[in-house]
Amino acid sequence: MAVNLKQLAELLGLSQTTVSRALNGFPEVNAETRQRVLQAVRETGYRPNRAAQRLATGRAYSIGMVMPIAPGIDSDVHFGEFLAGLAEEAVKHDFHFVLNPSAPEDEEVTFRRLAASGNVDALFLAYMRANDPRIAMLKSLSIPFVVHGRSIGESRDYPFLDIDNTSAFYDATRLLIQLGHQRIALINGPEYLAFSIRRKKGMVRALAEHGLSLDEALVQHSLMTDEHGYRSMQPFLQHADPPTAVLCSSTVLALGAVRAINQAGLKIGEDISLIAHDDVLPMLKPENFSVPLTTTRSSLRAAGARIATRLIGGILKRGDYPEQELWRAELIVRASTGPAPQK
Amino acid sequence: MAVNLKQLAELLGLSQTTVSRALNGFPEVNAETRQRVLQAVRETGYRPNRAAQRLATGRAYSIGMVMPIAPGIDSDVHFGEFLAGLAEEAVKHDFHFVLNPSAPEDEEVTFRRLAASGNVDALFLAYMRANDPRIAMLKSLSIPFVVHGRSIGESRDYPFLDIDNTSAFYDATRLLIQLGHQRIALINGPEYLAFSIRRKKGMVRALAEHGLSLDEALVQHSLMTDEHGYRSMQPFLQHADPPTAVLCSSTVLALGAVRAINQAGLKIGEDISLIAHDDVLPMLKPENFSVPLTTTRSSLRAAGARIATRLIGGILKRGDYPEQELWRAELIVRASTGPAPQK
DNA sequence: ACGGATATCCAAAGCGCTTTGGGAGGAATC
DNA sequence: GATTCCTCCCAAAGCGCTTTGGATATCCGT
Repeated sequence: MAVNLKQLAELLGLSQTTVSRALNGFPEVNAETRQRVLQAVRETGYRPNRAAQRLATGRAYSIGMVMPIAPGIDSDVHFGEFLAGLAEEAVKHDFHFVLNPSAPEDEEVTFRRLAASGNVDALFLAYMRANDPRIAMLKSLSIPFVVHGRSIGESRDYPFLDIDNTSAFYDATRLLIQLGHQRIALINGPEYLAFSIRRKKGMVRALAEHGLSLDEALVQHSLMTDEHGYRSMQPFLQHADPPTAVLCSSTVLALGAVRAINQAGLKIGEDISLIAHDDVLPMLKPENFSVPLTTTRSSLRAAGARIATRLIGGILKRGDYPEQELWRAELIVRASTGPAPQK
Repeated sequence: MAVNLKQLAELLGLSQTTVSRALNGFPEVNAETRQRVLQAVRETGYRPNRAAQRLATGRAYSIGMVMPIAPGIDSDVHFGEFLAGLAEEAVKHDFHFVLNPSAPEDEEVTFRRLAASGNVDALFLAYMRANDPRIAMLKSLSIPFVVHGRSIGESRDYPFLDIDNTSAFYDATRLLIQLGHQRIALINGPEYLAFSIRRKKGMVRALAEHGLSLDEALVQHSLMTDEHGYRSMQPFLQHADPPTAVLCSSTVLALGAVRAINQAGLKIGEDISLIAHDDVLPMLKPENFSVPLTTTRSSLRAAGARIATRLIGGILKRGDYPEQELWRAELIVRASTGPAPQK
C-alpha cells in the first residue's frame, strides 16, 4: 500500500538519490525536477519511513522530557496544558516523546541517561529555579535543549522561552496603583520557582516607584491550586489593615481567592480589586468569572508549541529561531479592577 | 564508544545471527553460548540500536495515545498521574510515546491516523463512556490496544484494565449503612463517564439491599476538581433533610466537600461521614486530611504502569497477560466514618 | 556403519533511507 | 578546439539490526 522511496524513484524515472535530495531541499536538483517529485509525493501519498531515516541519519526524531513527579508539580494543570501544546506541535512533525517521570532528586541522573541513550535529539527543561544547577549540567551534555522559563543569577547564554513575568506584574501593579490602591497583596506560586520570584520583583518595583513597599504579611507562596488560593486569601481579609487589591499568579489561584472574597461579603472590583495571571487554560476562562477578571495573559499551550517548534527546527536544522525569547504578557482589563475604595 | 552487534559478535567469535538469537531468546542456541553472550553484554554495556530494530522488524516500539483536550479533562490531575505510571513503565523498556492532543469530536480521525501512520504499535484508550463507539472502531483498526476502564452495554470482548467501581462503592455504601446511615449523598465524576455510572450503580445496589433508595437530590455529577466538590456539597448541607454521609468519587472532590462541611460547622466522622475514592495521588493523601479519610483505594499510577506492561508485553510477544483485568479497590477505614448521628 | 534426526551455528539478504564519490553534458574560458 | 567549471543526476555503500536458508557436527537406532 504505502509507497517507498525506491518505488517513487522508479515511478519518476529518477534515482533514489535525486528524489531524496529533492525532498530534503538540497540545492543540486533542478527546480523543475523538484516540482515533479513533489507532485508525485502528493499523488502517491509517500511518507518517508521514520525508522529508516533514524537509522540512516542517526537522529532519533524524538524529544525527551523528564516529567516531574514531585508532589504538587506532577499532575499540575499547568503542566498538562503545556504538554498539550508541545505534543500538538510534535505530532505534526512526526516527532515522538520520551517521557521520563522522575523525582527532583533524581533529575540529573535521568537527564544524563536520556541524553546518553541516543533516543532523543533534544531535551526540554522546565520549572526553573533561581541558580538552577540543571542548566549548567545540560550545557555540559552536548545535546540541544530549550528551557521553559529562565533561571535567575545564571548567565543568560542558554536557549530559553520565557514570558516577561517581571513586566507583567509590574504592569498589573501599576494599574492598581493608578486606581489608587496602596495596599496590594500577592498570592504567588511556589517560592523557589523563578517565575514567582520575578513576579514578586515586578510588583515590588512598581510599588517602589510610587514610594510604596510590599508588606510581607500580604504575600503568600503556594502550589497553584484553587484550594491554596482560598487559604491564602483568607488571612489577608482578616488582616487588621486588609489589602484593597490582590495579585494572583494563576487563574486557578484566583478561583479560590474569589471564593474567599465572596464569602467575606466583599465585592470584587469595588471593595477589592483582583488581577490574575492567565495561562489561557481552556477550563478556566477569566471572562467567565462571575466578575470577569483583569488578567496578564500569555498562553501556556502556545509556549509549549513554540518550544516544540524551536526544538524540532533545531534538530532538522530548518529555519532560524532566536535562542532566547521573552514573551510579553498582555494586560487585559476587565471588571475585577476598580478604583480603591475610600477609607 | 557504544558497541554494536557486529563488534559484539566479533568479540565473542560468533556470528551476528547467533548473538541476536541468544539475546532474543530463540531456542536454537546453546545454553552455555547464551550465557557467554549475556556476560559480554553486561561487560560491554551493549544496547541494541532501536532504530535498526525498528527498521528490521517493522515494529515502532512506541505506543500511541490521544490526549484529550476537552475542557476539564485535559490538564486533569488524574490524567497526569496515570500518564506518569504509563511513562515510567514505558521508559524502562525503551518505548516511546506519540501523544496526540485531540478534541473529543476529532478523536476517531486521530485514532485512525495514528494507527495508519505506522508510528505506533499499540494504542491506549481512556475516559470510557457508556456504549462507547471508540472500542468498535479500535477493534476494526487491527492494531493492539488496551482500554483503561470499561464501556457499558458493549460486549466485553476487548482488552481492558478497570477497577471494580461498582463493588468499591457498594462496599463503601454498605459500610455506611452498617453504621446506621440512611441518607447518603454522592458527589460523582462526570455523568457520561462509565466509572461514574458504575459507582452510582454500586451505591444504589447496596441501598436497595437494605430497603433504601438513592435520593436524586443528593447526587451531583461534575468535573473532579476541588472547587466542584465544594459547590456540590453545599446544596446537600442546605437540604431540608440533609444527608448524614457522603461518597466522593475522588479525594480531590473530597477536599472541597470537606471545606464545605467544616464551614457549615459540622464535624466529619460525627455529624457527617465521608468516604472518598482514593487514586493515590501523591499530592493528596487521605491520611493527611484534618480528619483522615475513609477511602476506597486503587492506585492510578499503578494502573498506568500495568497497562504499559501489557501493551509492551503484547507487542514484544512476551509473557502472557490476561486480556481483561478488574482490580478490586481496597476499602480503608479511617476516622471520617462514624455512626450515624441520632435524630 | 549408515541414513536421518537434532542441535548449533553461520553467511547473506534485506528493512528504507541518506550520503559519498563520481560522471555526463553543456556553458564558459583562453 | 581544448580545458575548465558548473549543473544535474546516479550507483552504491552504508546505518545496525532481524531473519531466511542453509551448513556442520553430533547422535540415534538398527
